[in-house]
Amino acid sequence: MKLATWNVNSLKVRLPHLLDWLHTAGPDVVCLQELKLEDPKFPRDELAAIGFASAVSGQRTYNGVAILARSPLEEVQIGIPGFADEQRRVIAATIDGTRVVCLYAPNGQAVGSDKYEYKLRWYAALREWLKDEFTRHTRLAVLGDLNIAPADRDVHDPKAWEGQVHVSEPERAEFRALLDLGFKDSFRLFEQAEKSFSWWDYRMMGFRRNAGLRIDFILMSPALASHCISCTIDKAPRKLERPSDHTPVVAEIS
DNA sequence: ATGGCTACGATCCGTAGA
Repeated sequence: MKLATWNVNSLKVRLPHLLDWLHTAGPDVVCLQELKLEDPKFPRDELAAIGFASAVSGQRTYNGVAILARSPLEEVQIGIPGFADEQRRVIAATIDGTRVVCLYAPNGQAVGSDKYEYKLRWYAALREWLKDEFTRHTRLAVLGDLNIAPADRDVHDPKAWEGQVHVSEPERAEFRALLDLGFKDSFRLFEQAEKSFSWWDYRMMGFRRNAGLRIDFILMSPALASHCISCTIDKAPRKLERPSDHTPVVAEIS
């Protein structure tokens, strides 16, 4: 089973890329973020025609998440239970006995800003919910744009980024708290090239200079991680015309 | 030098992303 996550930064703009990528990469489950469209505009029929069922929590202009799967999506959950939020950032479903959580974490804008405080509140609520999910599901995967670069090796220029949003200590503590629940960062289960990133700034030729961050993740419970045979970042879609600023991350479970 | 792209929804600029 191949699990993937991709922040598409507008599904309307990126749909051709997504359809091509589904064919070439052959994932079984895909978590999408930043759809930037409402549910009625989600291309449900077009995806169904190529074999993917979908669960969607869309929003106009901002946010919006979805899960695509070749098998039925059961027990669909939208949002973090008990955490009232207008912003559509969370959707979960059970697929072939695996609980899949799709996340688009808040950006945080700047350390100390209102949006930063919201990011930390969101993470506190997420942590409590996932602690609960961990007890309910043996096979649990958390995929998405977490908007945290957990270690300096996940940052192209750690000096320049020091203390900034995405790498600040309170954010990194929230990432560690997820690992402390028992999740594995599946990308780090394997040897990886140095300076492996999943996002590059559109500006200043960020991709050409490999000036990026690793902020998109596939976290796995021990039962899944022990059967994980690969986790890779697929840079191919970032090289196309009008790419998303994020690339897909793909993990395979035997 | 704090900009620099891109997408969106409002117009022909402001907001947001990371």
